[in-house]
Amino acid sequence: MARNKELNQKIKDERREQILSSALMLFATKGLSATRITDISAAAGISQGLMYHYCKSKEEIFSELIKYALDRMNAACIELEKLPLPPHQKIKMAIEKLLQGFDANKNTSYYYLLILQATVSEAIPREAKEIISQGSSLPYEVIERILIEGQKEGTIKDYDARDLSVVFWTSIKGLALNKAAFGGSYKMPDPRILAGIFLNE
Amino acid sequence: MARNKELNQKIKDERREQILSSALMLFATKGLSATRITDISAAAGISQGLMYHYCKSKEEIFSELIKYALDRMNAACIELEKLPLPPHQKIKMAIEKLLQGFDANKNTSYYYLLILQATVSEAIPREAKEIISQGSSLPYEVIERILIEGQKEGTIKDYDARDLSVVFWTSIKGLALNKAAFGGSYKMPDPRILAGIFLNE
DNA sequence: TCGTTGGTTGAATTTTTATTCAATATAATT
DNA sequence: AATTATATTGAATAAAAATTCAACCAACGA
Repeated sequence: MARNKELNQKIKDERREQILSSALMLFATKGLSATRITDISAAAGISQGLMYHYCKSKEEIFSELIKYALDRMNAACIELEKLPLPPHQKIKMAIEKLLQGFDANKNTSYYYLLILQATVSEAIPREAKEIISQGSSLPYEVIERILIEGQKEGTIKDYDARDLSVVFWTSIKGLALNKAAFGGSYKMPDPRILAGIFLNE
Repeated sequence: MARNKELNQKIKDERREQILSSALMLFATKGLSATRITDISAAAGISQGLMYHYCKSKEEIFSELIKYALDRMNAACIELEKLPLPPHQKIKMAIEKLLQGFDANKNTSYYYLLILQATVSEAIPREAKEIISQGSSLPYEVIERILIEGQKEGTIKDYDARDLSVVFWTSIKGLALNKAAFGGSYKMPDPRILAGIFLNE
């Protein structure tokens, strides 16, 4: 026998974590295509050869990051919908939490950039495209449902709910972009500005 | 002598136009790095060798497109500011014109995508970065000034004008992204939704 | 201490992409 | 028709990036 299984597993998990974390930052700031395999290995502090011990290609890493980002986003949306709050409070809280998230953690806006790339670009692996085309509609649907409920109660403005949901997410994504582009020097706007798009009074 | 100068110039202009137009579409949908020189030549219907007769590199084309996009955007903003209209009407009109523009012409959203790439990505040529860092603040400033004027008149909501201007442009850019991603199947939301972010009543 | 397992490296190779260039096509001028 | 300047091509070459692999190292058990 050699090393015990646990240590090996620990090493593997650590390396994979380093690789994914470095790749996230690089994919978000340079794009998938411009990120070289050696960029990732250098950022992760390992040799290029070792990259192939841990993953098939950068495309595989990209797909894994996309899947993770969508899963977290969808889970958060499901949680939001379940909360025992009136619809207009859910919207207010969602906006506040999202903006706080961007300020608190760079990775949050990086994940949004990844999803944006995967949505817009035709130069991403088929697998990532499929993950996106299956898993990216839930957030729109959840917000739309909450808005419709609020409209019934009269607390949400009476525009087409689908339009409102699109404006909700496009505004959020736009802010994520700003955060990723200008980083520390950019502070999020007052969340009440966004809330005012949806709320009556 | 051979061919007359005019015809040669006309051929040159035509080719350059074909190249720029193909490159715009490809850069927007695939990104600068994932777009090969042969992708551009194929889309433009010429051989790869001829590309080098008309441009030094794809980076040069990218920079030229960025410069053109910024110039047009800045010119439109200056025109807007000059219009003999009250501030809140200028905001309303700007939103309507921008959304109509996205629906009317694919290239419009492509140009926004290019500017987005140049702003966010670190994998673009230094020249393009410089063009962007110099020329991309005017739209924010113009909208901010119009909003401040409107606030004095009481027609614009009383949030921080800088924040409002950022929300204005992030929302617009988000919608451009949607248009580029979903193309024909996506219709712009009611412009009054966006106008309501800024206007009192 | 030695042997074994599996992590790790970096140079060698293959593949992809960019770039050059000698040869050819075109059309106006003489 | 011959001349000439320039547009155009595609194969040859160069450069960059991805991928493989033989050799090496580190930790553990015997």
